[in-house]
Amino acid sequence: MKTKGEKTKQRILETASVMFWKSSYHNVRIDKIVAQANVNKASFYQYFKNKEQAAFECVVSMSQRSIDYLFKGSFDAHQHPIRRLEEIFNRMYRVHQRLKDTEGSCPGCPYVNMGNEMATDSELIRAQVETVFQRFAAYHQQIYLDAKAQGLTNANWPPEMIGRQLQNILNGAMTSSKINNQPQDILDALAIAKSVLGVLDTQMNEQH
Amino acid sequence: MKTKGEKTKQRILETASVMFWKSSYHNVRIDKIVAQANVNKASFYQYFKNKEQAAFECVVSMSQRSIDYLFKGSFDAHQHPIRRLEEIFNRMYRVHQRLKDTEGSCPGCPYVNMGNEMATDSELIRAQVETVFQRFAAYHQQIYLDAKAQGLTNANWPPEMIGRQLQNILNGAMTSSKINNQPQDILDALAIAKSVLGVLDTQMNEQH
Amino acid sequence: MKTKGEKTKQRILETASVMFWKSSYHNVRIDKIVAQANVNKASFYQYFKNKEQAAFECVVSMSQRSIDYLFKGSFDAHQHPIRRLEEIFNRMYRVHQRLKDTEGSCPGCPYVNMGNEMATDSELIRAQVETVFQRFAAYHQQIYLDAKAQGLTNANWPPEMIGRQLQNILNGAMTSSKINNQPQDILDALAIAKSVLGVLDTQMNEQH
Amino acid sequence: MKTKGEKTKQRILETASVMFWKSSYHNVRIDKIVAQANVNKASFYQYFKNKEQAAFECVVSMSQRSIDYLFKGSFDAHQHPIRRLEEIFNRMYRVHQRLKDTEGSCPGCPYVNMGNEMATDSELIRAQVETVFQRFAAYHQQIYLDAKAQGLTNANWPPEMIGRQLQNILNGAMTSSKINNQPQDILDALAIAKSVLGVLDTQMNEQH
DNA sequence: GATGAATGAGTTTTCATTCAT
DNA sequence: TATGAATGAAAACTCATTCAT
Repeated sequence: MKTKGEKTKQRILETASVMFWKSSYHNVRIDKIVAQANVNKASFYQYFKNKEQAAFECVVSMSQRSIDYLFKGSFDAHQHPIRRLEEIFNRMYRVHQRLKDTEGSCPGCPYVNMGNEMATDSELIRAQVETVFQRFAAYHQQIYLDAKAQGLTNANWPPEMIGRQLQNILNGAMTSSKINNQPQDILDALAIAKSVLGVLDTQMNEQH
Repeated sequence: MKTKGEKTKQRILETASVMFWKSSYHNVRIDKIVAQANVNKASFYQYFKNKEQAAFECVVSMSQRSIDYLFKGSFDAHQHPIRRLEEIFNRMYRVHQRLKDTEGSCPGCPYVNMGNEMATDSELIRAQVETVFQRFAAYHQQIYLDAKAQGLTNANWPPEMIGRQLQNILNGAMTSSKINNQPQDILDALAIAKSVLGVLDTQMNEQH
Repeated sequence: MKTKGEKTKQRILETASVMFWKSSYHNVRIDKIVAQANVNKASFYQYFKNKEQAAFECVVSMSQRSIDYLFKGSFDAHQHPIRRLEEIFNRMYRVHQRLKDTEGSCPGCPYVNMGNEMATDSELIRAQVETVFQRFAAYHQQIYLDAKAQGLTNANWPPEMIGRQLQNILNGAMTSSKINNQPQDILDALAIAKSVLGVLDTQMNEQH
Repeated sequence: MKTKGEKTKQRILETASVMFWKSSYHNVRIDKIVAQANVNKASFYQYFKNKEQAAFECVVSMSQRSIDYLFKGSFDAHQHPIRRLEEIFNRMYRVHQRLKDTEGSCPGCPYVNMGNEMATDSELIRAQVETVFQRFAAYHQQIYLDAKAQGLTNANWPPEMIGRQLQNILNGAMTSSKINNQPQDILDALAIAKSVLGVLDTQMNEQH
């Protein structure tokens, strides 16, 4: 059971995370965060040393949710490794399609956004985003290893590298969907990811 | 022959472009730009309506340089399409390796940086970055078409799509090198790009 | 026997007194006082109407300790009036020497500090500091009267005035030791004080 | 001839100096300084890095004025060393008497005030105040040396020390006049200073 | 009597932008 | 065309104080 303070902090974190995601670190002012979260500004500073620290904690807490929803969710939904990969991309696609419809813009990936904006100016945030993507990459690596084990591919990548590269493909797709304001880019990248895994789209369809 | 005013504007543009690239739009203050460019602050506003417009023009002018250096440069250097692709990735790698050595950080891709930070807040900049990547993608598309024409691959991608996707792979790699502060990520992505093109690394080596 | 509440109040008072002394009224935040005193912030306001009142009470309670330690202590230690004066200055000197060694800075006189910072802005505090120094001056006056009675001096000051002026000399020395971060200034002032009393240092030594 | 900017900076400095003097460093808000000086707040920060730096420069520029008015002025007004000492104390007295009449409070010595409030928290300011008093002390030392040369005293102090101590007596008096809100304390201290110099008030009167 | 949490009003500092010459 | 100077609005961050349990 959470204390009142923990709930307040949580509320700030969730509010700020979404705001940072949909805009950018610098463009989101603390005034706006606290207004949105219905918290007094001084309370913000009781829970966070400063804006940078708050952003850092946003990355930490958001990433756990992403893992639960995106990766664990996709792994739970499917046994088949390629289905899992599809599920990951599809979930991202659906989120972006919905946000484009409701808000007009594709926000891209929160970690890519934060990392790109802050990496050269905040080592604290850069390192944390790096950590997040390492955790994400582990799921992609597992997909590859499972695909191999099940004879679904004869590709021969170093497992650690292919995990990272699949994540990079997803990241590139998120950036693309943001810059082009076009969710479809995420699905296009899925085909690329499968190809890299050595699994042809036609093969995939046959296995359905 | 340039007028004095044009040279001043050019100097601002070049200075600002580099600063935006190495840090971020919001973190670069106009004070710092004009100090670095040795220009009076009021002069800045003679040439640019505002900061956003300056950033927009940075993207425009920088992108022409990128095309000249990165794509035309690579196409000039090699006939062989895969060599061209390699050259593109290698040039990006070398730039990042040098900057990491001299400045301590990998700055990533200036258009990805600007686009990611600004896309949802400035339609002006989003649209321009989109345009830039379309121009870049055309070069990747050409590489694919050439590879096909020369029988180097039996992949069968929609040409327009593979052009965009190769650019996305490069973008993902640039983001990765920035977030991990590791230029090597760019070279790793090259292997992925080749695989997507349907050209194995081993094949490549034989063809040397 | 003190109640729990009285002990809490006492703890706040002692903590705050030291903090005010070593820094300044304005630079010491209530947050820091209560953290240091291990008291809840709301408790602070149960015992003190506000910060000014707390500072006022610090002056009151501290001054009683100073009288006990500095003046009564010195009078108890010596019969000879000049020895008493020396003891007073020596005690101040030793305190400052120790604090310089342990904390790096000479904090000066807490009443001079508080009075100087607050006199023009808080009549409450100004008047209380005035009162404190009147009580201190009485001890210096007694030293003078005793010295006269014992034929140790042929100076002829209005007793009330010389008491105040000896205190002022001590105050000037404390300020000096703080500003120069040099405890020795206190001992130098002792020679001045003796001279004002009409007691030469050489005479002093003979009387040992 | 001063530039417009230099005049603005000067105006800020003079305004702030007086405000710091009459209240305290912390109690004077930048908002109030700029309002009083009729300057935009951002202009304040064009001329001063921060509040501490502004206070530092206040001490520097004010001290030059003090030397001109208080010490050079007194030396110019009189040949006789004791008359000079009297002039110094008298000038301080008159300033305080006037301020008490017009504003209700004696502000004390600006350097003692600033030094006492800031010495333990700002080495920048502490060191500068120390320097200021060293310059002041030189004038007192000169008075002593002149008095000796003219056979006005047979006191035998180390000249450097007596200079500092006379300044400390003046400082103690200024503090006293502030805390007691009583300008007379300054004149009382003059008698002490003369006694320390080995010049009796009665002697003085005879020499008139 | 104690405490976790909240808050209004500030406080320093910054920033993009414009003015005046 | 250039520039020294100014500025309104807002940004991050703080502080003394109070509420609610």
